Amino acid sequence: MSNLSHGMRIGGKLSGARPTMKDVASRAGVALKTVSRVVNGEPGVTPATATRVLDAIKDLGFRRNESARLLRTGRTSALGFIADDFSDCDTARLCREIEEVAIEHGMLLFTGSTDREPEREQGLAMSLTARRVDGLIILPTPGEHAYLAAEIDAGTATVFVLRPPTGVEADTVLVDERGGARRAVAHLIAHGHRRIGFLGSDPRQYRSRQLMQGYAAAMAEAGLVAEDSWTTLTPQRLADSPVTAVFCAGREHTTAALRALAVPGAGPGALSRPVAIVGFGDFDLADFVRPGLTVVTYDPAEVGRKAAELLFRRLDGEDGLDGLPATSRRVEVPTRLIPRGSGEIPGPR
Amino acid sequence: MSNLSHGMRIGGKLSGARPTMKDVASRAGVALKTVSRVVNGEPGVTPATATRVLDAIKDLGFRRNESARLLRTGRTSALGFIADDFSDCDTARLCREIEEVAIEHGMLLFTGSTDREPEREQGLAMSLTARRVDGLIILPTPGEHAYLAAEIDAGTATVFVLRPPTGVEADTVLVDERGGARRAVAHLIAHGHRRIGFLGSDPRQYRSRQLMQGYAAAMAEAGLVAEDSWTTLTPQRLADSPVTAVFCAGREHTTAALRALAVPGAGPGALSRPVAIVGFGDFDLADFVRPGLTVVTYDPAEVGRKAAELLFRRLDGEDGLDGLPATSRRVEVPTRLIPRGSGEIPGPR
DNA sequence: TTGTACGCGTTATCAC
DNA sequence: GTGATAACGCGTACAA
Repeated sequence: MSNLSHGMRIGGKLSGARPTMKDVASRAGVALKTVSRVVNGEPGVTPATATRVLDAIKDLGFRRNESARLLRTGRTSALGFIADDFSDCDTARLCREIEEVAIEHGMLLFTGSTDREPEREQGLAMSLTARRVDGLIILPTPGEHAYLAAEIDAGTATVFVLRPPTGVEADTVLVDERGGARRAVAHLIAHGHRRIGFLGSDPRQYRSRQLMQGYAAAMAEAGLVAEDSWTTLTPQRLADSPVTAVFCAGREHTTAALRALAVPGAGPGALSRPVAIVGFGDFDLADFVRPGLTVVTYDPAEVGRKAAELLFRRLDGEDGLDGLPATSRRVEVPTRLIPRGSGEIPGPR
Repeated sequence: MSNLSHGMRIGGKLSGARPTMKDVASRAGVALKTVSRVVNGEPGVTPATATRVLDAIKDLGFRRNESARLLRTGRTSALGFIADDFSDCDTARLCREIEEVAIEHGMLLFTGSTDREPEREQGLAMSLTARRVDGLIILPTPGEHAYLAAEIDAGTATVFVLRPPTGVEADTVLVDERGGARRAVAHLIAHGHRRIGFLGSDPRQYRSRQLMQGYAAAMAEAGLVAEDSWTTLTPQRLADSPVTAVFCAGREHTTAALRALAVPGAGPGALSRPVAIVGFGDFDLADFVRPGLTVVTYDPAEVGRKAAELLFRRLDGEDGLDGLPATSRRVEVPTRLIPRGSGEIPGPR
């Protein structure tokens, strides 16, 4: 029974029900397959019948049900992107770029936020693979990712970004945070700083660990020994610490440092102590911020594009034979140091 | 023929092929429907057989194909969100909130960027409705939206955000940009400004028009007459214009104004002319920017939540009887003025 | 050139 | 309790 028996007719058109190929076929007085041919632009249809079909399609307002088609063909032409939080501007930029590549390949993009909760990540990943997305790009939570092995094995192309996964082998796009921190701290040292702090140390977070390693490397290369109190800094202790410069492991730490050092009521630019601030992650108006803010950044779009390209390389059958995937690739995206005068010991000018 | 005949066995497990309910059924020695019952937690299955089925599911690594299920049930449990550009931080925040509500309702979210191109919007919207998404949230491009009427009529719950659509009636969530601009300009007037400019006037853009109306209202209320040159300001002309304050219609204009007025090489804080700057849209470190930056903002999350709630209200059958939808609602979200000392005529302190 | 029969993986309707 | 069988909307052999 056609669904055209449902829905109500309003002015000859239908409301509340979608016509199917069957409906189009019966209206045009042809077989299902003929409609299919016309819709898919396949050859072997008389212009006359094609016109009849086209008219029926127009009359009925028929639009092919892509879900049904994709069930049949076995592909969904959809990708999933799972990340901590899409309201983070880097993540948003990354997402945008993935989407761009996806569109180029005729694919749509699902998105989901984990809030860094492994359970949420797993829930999202499972929901997406249950829909048989063709590919998955994941900014992994700190948790375990062995649960994805079966899906990858079953054919879901999977790429991790920004953090390496745990318990599973897969293509990964990382950022050279270590190198960035190393150069940033070396920059501070070159400008005369010796007592350099690290704000935002958190061994549980991958990026923080990488940055800390870069910090440690730069200090060691200069023959400097970091005291414990410098590397376990908090915004509260910053004002009373002996450091003359501080490396901040993220935007939230950079702003916290600025606020901690700001003199209440004195207006922007006035610091209670002359501490040079270098942070990971740039800000929109950073060049108008006082004191000067040197930053280390990377290009999220580059990460997104690289990840999407790795994904499509898998999808386009570059993997090995018979489900034995090619060995997983690991790409690293560079960081950039943007000096903004915080190299020197700052002070009111 | 079951697909288990394909794929290669590795250690008793399968690779490259996904087991179906049929496979589970034959392995557990039960009928298809019984598996379905177990998977869906339906009653009427002996604990013994249930266990057999569950074991088979585990052995095979079976995971229900959601696409197939949704084809059968007629719903996709998916929403679509179409916007200008997801790398915009407001859009990203909005998206996050929509996603949050979607997850609460057990739905997944498709996202797509239009870059303000009507063709891209239409392409995305059509792709999404072709997949029969249950709902669509759209930040409309300047183009025509009559093409969506058929989809809305066919049952796709649709909500527009931030800009009203053209050529179609639907639920819409807007921002009180007009009121925001009005209060901001009144604020400047209250602080003694008389020659107030408007930067970023663009009659083609909805927001710009709204802001301009608010600007005009505030000026009129104070008995001030804006000269043409004040309202057709460009960053280049700003430094040589007679205005003592300028209202910027967006972040890009605010930054442009700052850069236009900055004295090269003089460091942040120094302006070539003492112009008070008020802008639409806040910045992360705005309170550390010199000169002070007063802004008008709104909460993107509020827009997202309201939009999603309107959507689900439709979906949960709050519409009228038999496809006659309830009259479309129009919600307005407030704006907020954050004064940061740019009310007074600024100058080097 | 056009049509028939079947399958994709699931749910729904009925029997048994 | 359990199981054939028919849908859902579409693609694809293969026949006519």
